[in-house]
Amino acid sequence: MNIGQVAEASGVSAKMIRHYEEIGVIPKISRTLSGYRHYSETDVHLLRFVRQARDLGFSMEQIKMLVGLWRNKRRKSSEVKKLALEHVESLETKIRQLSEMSKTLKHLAHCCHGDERPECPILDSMGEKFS
Amino acid sequence: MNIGQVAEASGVSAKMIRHYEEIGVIPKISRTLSGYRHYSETDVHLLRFVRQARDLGFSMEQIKMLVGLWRNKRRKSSEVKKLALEHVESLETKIRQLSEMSKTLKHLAHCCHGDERPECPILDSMGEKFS
DNA sequence: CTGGACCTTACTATGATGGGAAGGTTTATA
DNA sequence: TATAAACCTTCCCATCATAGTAAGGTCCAG
Repeated sequence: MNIGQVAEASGVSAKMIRHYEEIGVIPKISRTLSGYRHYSETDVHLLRFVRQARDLGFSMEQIKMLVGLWRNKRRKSSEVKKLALEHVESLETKIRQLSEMSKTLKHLAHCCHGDERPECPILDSMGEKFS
Repeated sequence: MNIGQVAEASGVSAKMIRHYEEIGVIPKISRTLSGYRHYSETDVHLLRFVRQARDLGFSMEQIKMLVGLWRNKRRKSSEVKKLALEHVESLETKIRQLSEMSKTLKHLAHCCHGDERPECPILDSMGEKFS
């Protein structure tokens, strides 16, 4: 399979497949005489794995490690679980931060008349606060 | 005041103050004969406003508009409220996405023994799924 | 054999921020 | 007063994951 077909089959763009190869998330693939990358079903499988990990919000660095664990048949599941739970932690931290922002903004917007007049507690709050 | 003092007073790094000036979020500031930027209390106030907006997760493009509204005494509060509510929408969208990731991962991690053995439903799930 | 679809590399950009280098200015101290 | 420290200036590079473009080579069907 050529890169276009693999891209189609795996849901990862050709652009990103080349990039993942370059940064070492996936191994360097074999080439035809003319330099075209040449893929097997196994490679499609790997790329789907990478896409799933990406869809779960893992960073490329983490995905690199996950790929290593995935391909290592002597891995310890505890290592995978550790990575996953660390990521859950950072997701929840991010969620808390965004929720805090949203809550504050909703409160401010609720206090704002939102009409023709210039008076606006949203701007007032952002202008007055300091720390 | 020099840029370092304003940075200290406003909580915005000197690096970012220059950057904000360059991209037009804040106006070009006056210079001394030798080229040093020279700031007043008003500028500190403006930079604090920008920082507050940043802390609420607004993009620079949005902050540029907010600064315009903040300085325009004939603004309509409805415009500010509109910006704020749009941003709340995008925050909540992001929160939903992250929550979905977190939920999925927590479920997978819960199913994983996390011990010395290689069997791991987390990796299995990421490897098997396709779409 | 030619045109179109595909591939290659290399460069550019995004958005917000930080790091560093090379060089000029100001200020405090010896 | 000379000098060193602390500060300022501009310019370039890096991040992270992704996409766009350009210039050029390859493959296949008509």
